[in-house]
Amino acid sequence: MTTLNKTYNPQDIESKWYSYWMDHNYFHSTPDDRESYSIVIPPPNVTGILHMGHILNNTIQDILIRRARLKGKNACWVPGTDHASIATEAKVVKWLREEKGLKKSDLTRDEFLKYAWEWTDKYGGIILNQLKRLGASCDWDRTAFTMDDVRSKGVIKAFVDLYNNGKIFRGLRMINWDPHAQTVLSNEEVIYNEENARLFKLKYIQEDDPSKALVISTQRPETIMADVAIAVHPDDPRYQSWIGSRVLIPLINKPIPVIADTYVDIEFGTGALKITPAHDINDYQLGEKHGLEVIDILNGDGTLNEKAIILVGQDRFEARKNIVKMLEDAGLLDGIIDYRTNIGRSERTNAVVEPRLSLQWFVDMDSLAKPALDAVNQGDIQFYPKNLVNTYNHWLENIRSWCISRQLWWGHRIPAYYYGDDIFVASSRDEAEAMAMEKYGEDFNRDLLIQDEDVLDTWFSSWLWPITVFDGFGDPKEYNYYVPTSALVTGWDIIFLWVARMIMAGYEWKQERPFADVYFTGMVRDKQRRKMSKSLGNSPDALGLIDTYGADGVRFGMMSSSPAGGDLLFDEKLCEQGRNFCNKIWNALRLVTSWEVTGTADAGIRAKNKLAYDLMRQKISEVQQQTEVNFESYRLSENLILIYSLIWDDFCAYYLEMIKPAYGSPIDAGTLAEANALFSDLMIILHPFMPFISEEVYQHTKTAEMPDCIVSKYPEPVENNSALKESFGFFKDFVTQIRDIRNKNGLKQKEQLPVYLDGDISNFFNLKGYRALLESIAFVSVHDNNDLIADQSVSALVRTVKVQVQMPVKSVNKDEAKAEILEKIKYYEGFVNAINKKLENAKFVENAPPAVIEKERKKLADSLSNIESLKKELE
RNA sequence: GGGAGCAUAGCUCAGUUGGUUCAGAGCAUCUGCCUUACAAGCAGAGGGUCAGGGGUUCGAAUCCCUUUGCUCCCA
Repeated sequence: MTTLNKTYNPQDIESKWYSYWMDHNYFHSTPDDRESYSIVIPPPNVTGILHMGHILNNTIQDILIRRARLKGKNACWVPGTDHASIATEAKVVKWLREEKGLKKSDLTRDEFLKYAWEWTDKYGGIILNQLKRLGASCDWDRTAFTMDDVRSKGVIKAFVDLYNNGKIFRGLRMINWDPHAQTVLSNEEVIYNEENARLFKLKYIQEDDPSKALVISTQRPETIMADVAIAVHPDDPRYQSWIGSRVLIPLINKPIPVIADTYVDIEFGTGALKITPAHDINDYQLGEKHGLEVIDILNGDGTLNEKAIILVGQDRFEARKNIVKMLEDAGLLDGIIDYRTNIGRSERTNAVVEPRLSLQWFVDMDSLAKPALDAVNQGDIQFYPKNLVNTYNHWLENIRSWCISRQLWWGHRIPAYYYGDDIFVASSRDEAEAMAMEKYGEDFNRDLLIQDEDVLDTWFSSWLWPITVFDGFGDPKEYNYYVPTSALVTGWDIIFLWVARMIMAGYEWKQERPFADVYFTGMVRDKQRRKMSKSLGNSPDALGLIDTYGADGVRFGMMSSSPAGGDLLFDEKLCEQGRNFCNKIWNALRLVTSWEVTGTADAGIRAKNKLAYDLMRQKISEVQQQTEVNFESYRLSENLILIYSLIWDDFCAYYLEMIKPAYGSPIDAGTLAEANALFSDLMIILHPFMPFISEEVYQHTKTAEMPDCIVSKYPEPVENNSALKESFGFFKDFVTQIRDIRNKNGLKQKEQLPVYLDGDISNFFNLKGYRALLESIAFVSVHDNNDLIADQSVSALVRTVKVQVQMPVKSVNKDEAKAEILEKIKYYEGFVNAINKKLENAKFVENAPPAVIEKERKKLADSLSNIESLKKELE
């Protein structure tokens, strides 16, 4: 017997078991002859700190991994981080400025990288340590980083391979430019959202006749200096006479032609469109079609350059403000209209993205898409929830080239070396030199061979993650054992950025799927369905939550309401519920450990407790079967609720109450052993969801020879005994009815009451075994003969058996009881009517399966018998 | 503009091939309990024309059509 705190305190217990597991190397995996179960973590940014999305995502992965371990598989969860080019470079620049007083522009590339690594070494591991607080059972020996040696080699190899296969090219394209980060972005890194904007109506004076002006609408008046034409619809009657003439760009008075193109929407704005090829993708295409010039008036940082003639040096938004004023003063502004439009912003810096013509590296995705499409549509890779397959297909069927170069220093430098107009792509400078040497022989001048200054998109390393974390380009043994990985758990928001591309990479280099299942989590939102974000300040402090509710409590809160793909409306109350659940389990442990044990056992009590044990075993097996089915389709929250109810309702509310000895009495050793065995098994079943408390409690209830909870095996299911299960359900109905009668009559829960069961009980259970259970849990004495005082008893119907309870005094409200009975009779009569109608319907009898008809007949018979006994009661 | 999806209790969601006693859970609500494991608790109860309309069927929350409202993705 031990003394335990009255309430559960997670802090000490959680850190104790995490260290214990680590000390025993339980998270570590090496290939052996067991079946593998592997997961690669979606690598969080090195700049990241734990937020709600990470908690959700990593709790799910931990559940899957711990469950696999309990199923005897060789479970391996590979952790790691991602170098996040843009975000990290920005962080490092800020850090250099604030902590070291250095500007990026004052440093050489090598100097900058030295600092960047210093920063990464210092702060990059924070998030991984935070995951430990959550209980994440990652194989930390395998911790990978997208820029470490093995991963970097993989990235360079991938680039070289694709280049040699003609799947990578360098080209001048209209791209998305992030003026804050001063780099190109891929299409997937631009987030479009509706925002308030203004449409400015500007007057373009006709060159030949200054009395005439053509009015155009634009959202970007600061770009007029880059205009090369005005376009109108050829069928627009308003502008027929204008086509072919020239108008003057306001303020700079540069003449440009008015052209006709069906692209122009007559309805939109004034029906006249300014063409600015350098700063709009549609204008660019139109310009190309009409052979127009491209005038780029913006610098990389979003300021206007000297080609703008006016407002040079001003930021684009500042310039917009100023030019509007200038136009107004010149009398060339014809009005401003407020409207809503989609604005693209950088995923990383939130800067408004600038379309820009630029020379960049691209991956030609067409040939990569095909196998990836097939894999998912043929079911080699399963998505949960399934409906994301549609989104996936749509993207892959309309795939565009992937822009992979970034104008940054932090990342994998593109392995392309330029020598005049020649490009040599090689995995090292030496190799590139050798290639150039071969081509140019003696004339080759080393100093003129220059490596591309840019780095690769971070996703260009992430898409190789399942391959490179197992050193798939180097060590076939590890790779072949763990890949395809078992499941990928990630948010649906990166289905294109990451998931689809990993599938492509898997087939491109390994001709196989990188993972079997993909579980897409929803987004964590607040109660008002708003996405959690720093700017809204609606995201709770993740570590603070763990401090308050314990990791188990937070895990419960996250998981108890989190269907695959569906958004999770986070509410701290859910964590509170989790904490309360821990407390409940803890107190059950206190109860079980508080009993004094005796070697001798009363035969009656022993029989009763054995029955309780058998019932509990049945229930556990049943829930295990259900959870098994649910796990197949990743219904994790359903499973958690099932287990919650199994422990709280079946084990605590029923089993423990049934075996609980009278106060102060000891418990027999056999019963206690059974209780401990059940408790231990329940903790194993709970373990994947709430690892800490389950390990702690299990350590108190297990026998000496049992292994630690984390490395146990799931309990073997007992043989299904449906008769026993059914009888237990019936038994519970009795208990509830008796309790209800107590409640309605204001009686204490533990006041002994005489009851008599009237009807054919044997249909439902053998009274012998249950009698003692009923008496102990419902605090009644079951009479064999109806010797109750008739006008002092209250009755209720459980299926077709009448349970009569004798009240201690005559204060029974007969009228109320009578009304209730009449109500019930009415209900059953209506029911009988409905069934009769059904059975009289020839088509029903002909068409319905026999089992259904049989059930209807049974319902009819039961209802008739119920009406019978209810009527008797009224007499 | 193209596509996908959703609508079930006050809230969040289950409801698997149409068929157990007129639809389930958690939370919330109400009632009664400070009962010697637990008030972070115990015992009960109430609450739904399954968005509206139409159809198929012996039988529809479930299948089809339609109206309305909402969400998301892509352009």
